[in-house]
Formats: sequence, structure tokens, C-alpha cells
Amino acid sequence: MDAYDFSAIEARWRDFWSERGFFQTDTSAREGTYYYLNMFPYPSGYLHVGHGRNYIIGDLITRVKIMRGLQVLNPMGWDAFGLPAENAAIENNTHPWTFTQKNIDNAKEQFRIWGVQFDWNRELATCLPDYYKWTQWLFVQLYKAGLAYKKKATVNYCPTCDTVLANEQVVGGVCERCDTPPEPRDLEQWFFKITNYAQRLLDDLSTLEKWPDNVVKMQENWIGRSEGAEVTFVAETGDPITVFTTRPDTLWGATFMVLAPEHPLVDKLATDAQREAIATYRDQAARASEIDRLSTDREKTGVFTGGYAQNPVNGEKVPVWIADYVLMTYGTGAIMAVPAHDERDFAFAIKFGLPIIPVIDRTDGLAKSVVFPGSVDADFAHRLDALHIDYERQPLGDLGEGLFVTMHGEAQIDKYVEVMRENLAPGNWNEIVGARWLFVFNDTVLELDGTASDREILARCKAIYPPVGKNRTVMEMLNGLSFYRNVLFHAEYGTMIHSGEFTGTPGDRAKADVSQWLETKNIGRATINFRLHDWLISRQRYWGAPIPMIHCEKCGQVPVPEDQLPVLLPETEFIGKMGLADIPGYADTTCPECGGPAKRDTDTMDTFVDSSWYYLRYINPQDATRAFARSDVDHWLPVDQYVGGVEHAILHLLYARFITKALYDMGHVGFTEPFARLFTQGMVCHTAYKCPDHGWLYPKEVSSGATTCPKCGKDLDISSFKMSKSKRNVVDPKDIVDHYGADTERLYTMFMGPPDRDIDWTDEGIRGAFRFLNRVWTLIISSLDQLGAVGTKANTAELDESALSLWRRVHRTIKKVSEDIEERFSFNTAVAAIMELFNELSPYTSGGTVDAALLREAIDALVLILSPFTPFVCEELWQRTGHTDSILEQPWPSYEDAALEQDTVEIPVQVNGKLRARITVPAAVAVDAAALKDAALANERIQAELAGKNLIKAIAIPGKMVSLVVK
RNA sequence: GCCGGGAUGGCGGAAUUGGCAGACGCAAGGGACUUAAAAUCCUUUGAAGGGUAACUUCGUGCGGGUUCGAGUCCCGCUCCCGGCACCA
Repeated sequence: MDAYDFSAIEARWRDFWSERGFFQTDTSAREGTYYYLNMFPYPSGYLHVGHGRNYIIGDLITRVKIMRGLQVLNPMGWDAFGLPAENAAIENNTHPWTFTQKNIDNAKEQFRIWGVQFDWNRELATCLPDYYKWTQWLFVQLYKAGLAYKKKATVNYCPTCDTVLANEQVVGGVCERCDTPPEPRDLEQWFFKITNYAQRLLDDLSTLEKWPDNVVKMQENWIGRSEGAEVTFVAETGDPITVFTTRPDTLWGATFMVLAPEHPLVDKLATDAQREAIATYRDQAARASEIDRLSTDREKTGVFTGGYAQNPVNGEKVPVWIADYVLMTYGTGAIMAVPAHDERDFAFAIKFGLPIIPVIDRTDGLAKSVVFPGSVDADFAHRLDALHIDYERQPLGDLGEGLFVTMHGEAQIDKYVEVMRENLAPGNWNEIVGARWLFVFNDTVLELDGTASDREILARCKAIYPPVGKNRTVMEMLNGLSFYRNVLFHAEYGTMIHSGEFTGTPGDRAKADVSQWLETKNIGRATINFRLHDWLISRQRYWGAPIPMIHCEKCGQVPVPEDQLPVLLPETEFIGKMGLADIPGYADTTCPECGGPAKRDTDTMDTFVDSSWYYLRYINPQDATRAFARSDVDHWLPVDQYVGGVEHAILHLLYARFITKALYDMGHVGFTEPFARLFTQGMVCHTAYKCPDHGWLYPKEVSSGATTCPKCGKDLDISSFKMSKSKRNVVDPKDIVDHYGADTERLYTMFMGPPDRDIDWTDEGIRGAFRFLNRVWTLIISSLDQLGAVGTKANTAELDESALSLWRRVHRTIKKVSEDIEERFSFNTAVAAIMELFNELSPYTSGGTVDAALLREAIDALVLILSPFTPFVCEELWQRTGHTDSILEQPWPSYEDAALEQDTVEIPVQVNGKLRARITVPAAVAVDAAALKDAALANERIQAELAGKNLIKAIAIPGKMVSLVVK
């Protein structure tokens, strides 16, 4: 008998499917179409088994859909522009395209070996002129629609490399190539106005029901909608300073303002005395930005401008500061600081001694007070006991023992104030902090309700106890006692206090009421702000799509006329490091409008632009007259199933959604979302070994089971990481295919675990898959002479019990595998079900009488449902079992409902929640609750269980179980 | 800090709608074949109790709860992973 010779088998079928054109798609089809799409890859140098996961899933689904008789589109292309190619080209002194082309060839060969099929007639590469021509066309459309504009923006400039760095090139705050911290530079940059679509991008997320929840959430967070108000303060200079706040109800507590260091008004507000300090701070903030903003909990820094503004709601004069915790890129670049109800403002105010006035009541009614030793008589504690007020005695530094009082609710606080007023010894004070802000003095009780009382209270305290004079505000003084720390600040919605006519407004209305009032007073208005900002697409690089714009002194910015596209990348020897601006002669052109001399834009586009529309180009990839045909894309899109890595959950998917909506608004497409259903597959990880001295080791270097370095004997750091060259833990598909074949790799990849989860590749696991294929091979080849004629089906009337059981298993498995693949994306359980079928089939073939027709039915079904996983061996087995056509010409098997029904059913019986018996009943009984209950009660085991006890309750769930309650 | 997701045998995982926990695979043990090894085949395998016959108890990160019944639902935690992070 033939052994399972996978390499011969795979060689035989490798080109068969493409030669027969099974994977070529007719996009003029309008019936039964299915668009499957993998995120197209960047053509990097090599593919490892982890990359395979994505494409194997796609190939598997495509094969099933073809067998379903659908017209399937599963294209492949290359996201080929970008920095790695450019860097590699510099290193090898070659053109990026040379490098890219080689990688593309490698990848295509790898796909061929994996048996992963695509419609190669639709291949595209974003770096080729017939693609980027249409990327430029897209840019021009966006420009004409007012969605592309130029403005000054700060970029990272590396002084050593003498070039601009993309954000991704700044790693850990330094240039990835030379470790120099980049300098910020202001340059004119192109942006796409994605913020125009913020609300729609957010709203339409709710229509994406078939997207993973976590991706939807990530996009939601990224868009970052917040509702609030814009409020205008007026500076002493007369300049309006508009701020955005989500808490207009806290306006009365705005005791200072903070502007971003880059805010345009800073120069105007600055007093001469502060000018130098401001300049220094701005400089330092600009330089430090990238590195330091990584740490959120670093101490607040800032500088006073010297200027003041007026709080429009209470007329208070508030100082204006600058600080780098306020970002120029969010809101208006200026904030009103409400230190009593914002953590950051609180920290800033404490550090710089700015007043902190609570204006929102606590919702929990919690208040605290510290009674200093000697400020009351010894009986005071008993009085508190009588009032049921909690306190603890604790030492207060070297002053002696104090009472640390905790109160809940207004009534208790009032009683406490009363008893404190009666008992406070002369020359003392006592404060109540939290739900109330009261200071009991011998002659009066003062409330901390504004900056005036802040000053008065502090002055009185200082007079009584001079050491507190070092504090600049009452809050700073209170902050000195750690007992108070958790009641000094809160960010909850609550009843407004110390807020003029709004005092007493309940928390659930405060925000809306104040917003409305601001509007009538013409001080501000309710507004919505988004975290999302416009998409900076300019790159000062060579290897990207040139921005098709011309700058003419007379006519201004002029788009390149569409009939003159593409603007080609200049052919040049000297590439890399520099951008298009450095290529002599590139920029020189004539103005399309006036014909005079003009300059081309020398920026190229972010590669995310290339990938934001490629799914459209696949429909008409060779159309030289247009980017795509609306009549075709309107039929084929949205993409039925989009699959890719979760690392693209935000940017790529958001940009693609934006571009689709923009194209819709411009009338180029008839749909508003590009991807109907999304699946994000997990990463494949592998054990990596790290020696403290010798760094990362190849798994081969470490003898199996060893935990120490083979070179120095030190303990290795062994853990699992995403496969990467640098960690030396990649598994090369070549090794796997050579040893076990591509089918085994495919099967194991699908069987490893749930496809949306990260998973470890193990060398033991792959052997299990290989063993299984060997068993399948051996069983089928050795059963050939027992096999019924092609096309025969089992006659159930003639089958004995074990045969009937197998017959049912066959159909049950078809059902499960179909659902697991097409509905649940649960390939691991589909494989398990096929293994179970095999585990029943195998003993059947060697167990005496074998029904030839049933065996035919079972083996055909097994081969068909296994074929999307392991197409090579299945195609071979299909032929060996007597078929003359290809599996892909076969319909996906259907199951018979009759086979899903059992004659008898095993039903578990519980007594008091514990499993006590399993009864086997006819199917008719199992579905009848009353009969099922009787059957359970009749059971011997249950009878014994019930003996001497009362049956309280009997629950019978038809088809599922019986549950008895006894006493 | 905020927002997601997760935790089940020695390991990867299964249990789809609240209904027999541990499917399937790996690893490990025992046996067959073999001069031997590999491969293959058979077999045992959640833990505990004199316990590889059919019994009992315990068992899905921890603590409570709802229910006849909870891996699954509710409340409160712990730890791990991912995203965002001074976003006003």
C-alpha cells in the first residue's frame, strides 16, 4: 500500500487549481457573489507560519464558498510603498522597487506552496503608477470637495539624518536610526479633513453589527466624543479666551486659566516680567514633548503669564498660566481650571498655590474634621458619642492626640457644628471638610465659598497658629493633613454650591441648565468636541505616492488636471534619506491654469492613503479609465468578510471608513461602510530563549527541556512572544512543509486554537496534525476495496446499529463543520468534529460487516469537509476513491435532517441538583415532559434515591434532563 | 487612571440558548510489535477516598447571591492580556 507521500501529492496538485481557473472571479456577476478580503500585506522579506494563519483562513473560506456555488472574489495585492523598502534600498544601494519586487515574488511562491489561492489577475501593488494614479485621483477629488487642505504643523525633524521623521520612526522619543532626539519643526503639511466625519464615523459604528466589539470600542475611544460647552473668558487686554469644558456646571469654581504653551495668545498676555520665564518654559516644553508626555504621573509644570482674565459668571479676576498638560491639539488649546473638581487642576493648584473653591456638593454626604488637642475639653468625645458621630483617636505629630471625626449627612454635620461652637476653646478653630466646607471660629463660622473667604479664613488661621502661614491657600493647608486627602477633591456630578443663582441646582440638571443659561447670556454655548483630529498625510519621503498639487505664484494651489495623472515618481539613482524636494528638477513644472512657471508639491502621501481605497480597485483592477466602476463596486461592496490583524483596528479601518463616506458624498459609490463583517485574527507566538549574556538564542541551540544557556550555563529567560526575527523565534514554513507538508501546516494552524486569540505554536502540536493525516490516508487507501460505487448512498433500512450510528455521525459532522466554518469562525472545533467522525469511522471499517454504500457516503463526506483545511491530500484522495472531477466542482455536502434524530436519547436525572442516573428513553418520550418525568421516577436508581423521602418538585426539560427535589 | 477581553486538567483548548464539565489534540504512564530504537497500534490519564468494575466527595481565579440546576446570569474582589492615556 502507498504511504502518505505528502511531497509528491502536494507537487501534483500545486498548480492544478489555478490552471483550472477555480479562483478567477467574474465581477460582472450579479447573483450569488461573495467578497472575501484579507488585509493586504506589506511585502516584507519573509513569511513565517504566523503570517500563514491569515491566508489559510481566507483560502479555507473561499474554498467552502466556491463549493457552495458562489461567485467568490478573494484578491491579493501589496501595500508596497513605505519606509522599510526605502531603508532597505539605501542599505543595498538599489531601488526600492527592486527590493519590493523580490519580496513579492517570494510571498507569491510561499502562497503557492501553502496552497493558498488568489485571483492573480487582480493583483495590485500600491507603488505602481497604474495604482497610485488613482490614489492621486482620490486626493484631487478630496481636494475639490474641500476635504484636503494645507496648514502649518509641527513635525519631528532629525538634525543628524537631516530629514523629517514620520511618527513611526520616532521610537522611544529618539530617531530610530541614529538615536537622536528629534526637533519639532513647523512645516506646511497636507491634511484630510476626517474631523468633518467624526460624528458619522461614530454613529455608523452601531450599524457594524458583525464587527468585533473591541474594535468598535477602540474606534469609539479614538474618535472620543465629549459633550460640553465653550465658554469665553475675557483677558485684561480685551482678548477673548475661549475654553472647552465638559463641566460648565463647575464654572464658578474656575479660579485660574491654563493655556497650552504654543497658544497664540500667550505672547499678548505675557507681562514683561514674565516674558523670559515663558520663553524658557515654551522652549523646554517643545523639546521635552515626546519623551515626557509618555509619563502621565509626572509632576505638573507651568509658568504664570502675568496676565489675568475675568471669569464671566462671577466676575472674579483669574490668573492665566501656561502649562504643558494643556494640549494645543485638543479643544481650544485653553482651559478653565476648576481645581476642586478636576484631578489635574487640583495637582497644579496645590503645587502653585492657586485657590481651590469647591462648587459641587459631594453625593455621599461624607465630611471629616480633625479636632486638635486642647481645642476642646476632655468631655468632647462623650458629646460626640451621644450624637453617634464616629471618631478615632490618633496622634497629631508632637501636638498630642487628636480626634479624627467622620460624619455622614447634613443632620450629623449640623449637630457637630453646633456642639463645636459651644465647646471650642478660645484661640482655636475647627474645620469641617467634604460635604460641607465650614470653619468654626470663636466668634463666627465661615464657609469656604469663594476666593475672598479663602483669603479671610487663611488669615484668621494664621493669626491663631502662625505655622500655617506657609500655606498659600486654605486647601493647601488642609492638604497637609493626609486624613483629609480623599475629601478635598471629587469629579462627580452633584448639587451645585457656591454658584450664585445656580446654587442648589441638582447634579442631573446642572450641566444642561448652565449651558443653556450661558447661551442666553452670550457667554458660551453647548458644544461637542472630538479627540480625533485631522489626518496628516504629508510625508517628506521618496517612496510614496506624490501629492498631485502644483503651487503657482499667480494662481496659488492648483491640482494636477486628472488627464495628466499620474504624477510619476522620478526615476533616480539618488533616493532614500532625502525626499522629492531634494531631487533636482522634480519640482519644476508649469501651472496648468496660467501656463507660467510653477512648483510641484514635493510631499508624498502617507501609505494609509494607499490602503484606504484598495478594496475598491480589486473590482476593476485593470481599468485604465477610472479607479473603479460604480456599477460593479455597488454590487460587490461592502466586503462580505474582511480579515486582518487587530493592530489595524483603529487607523486603517477608520481611514477606510472615512474615505468610503467621502466617496459616497461625492457620488462615486452607493454605500457608506466598506466592510460588512470584520474578523481580527490573533497572533501566533513561539517560545523565545534569552540568555542574560548571549541575548536571544535560536530554539535549535537550546537542547530540549533545558533551561540554561548552552554557551555559559546561565539561566535562560524563557517565554513566548509573537514571532519576530529579532527574538529568533520564528518558525520557517519551509521547515514545516519539508518535514510534514503544507496540508499538515494548514491543519495544525486551524486546529491550534480559536482564531481570534493569540496562540503558541508548538512542535508537538504539529506532529499531532501530521499523525491525523497519516491515519486518514491509511484508512481510506486500505478501505478502497470495501468502497461502494461512486454516487451510492447508504440505505438506512439495511444498516445495523453501529452503521446507523456512523451514518448519524456523518451528517451531524457535516452540520457542525458547516456552521463552525461559515457562521462561527470556529475552525478548531470544526477540525475536532472531523477527528471525531474519523474516530468512529476507523473502527467501523475493521469491525466485521461493512456497508459499502455507507462507507462510500462517509468517506466522500470526510474528504469533502476536510478539503478546505487540507486541499492537497483531499484532492488526491478524491481521485483515488474513484472520482474524476475536482473537489472544487463538488457541492459542499448537505446533511439529512433524519440523521440528526436519534431513536433513543440518554437523559440525565438529577436529585437535589446532583446527577444520580442516566436513563435511556425513546425519542418520543424524551420530548414529552410528563412521560419523561414518569420514566425518570420509574428508574431503579432513582427509586432507591427517593426511598423514604418526599418528592417536592419534579422538573422535566424535554430532550434535556429531569431534575427532582426531595426532602 | 479609563475602556475592552480573559482566567477551565500537566499543556492548547471544548461545552453554541442556564441543563451530563473536561470534546478534540498534545504530553505522560502501561502494554503490543522490534535484537534495539523510531514509527505504528492497543490502553490508562481532573483530584481525593482501602479505589483501573458500576460507589462517594471535591472540582471551571477568589468571596457572596439568584435558580430545581451556574464554567455560563447578578453583586463584590484578585491577577493576566490588549487599547487609550495630562483629551479639559
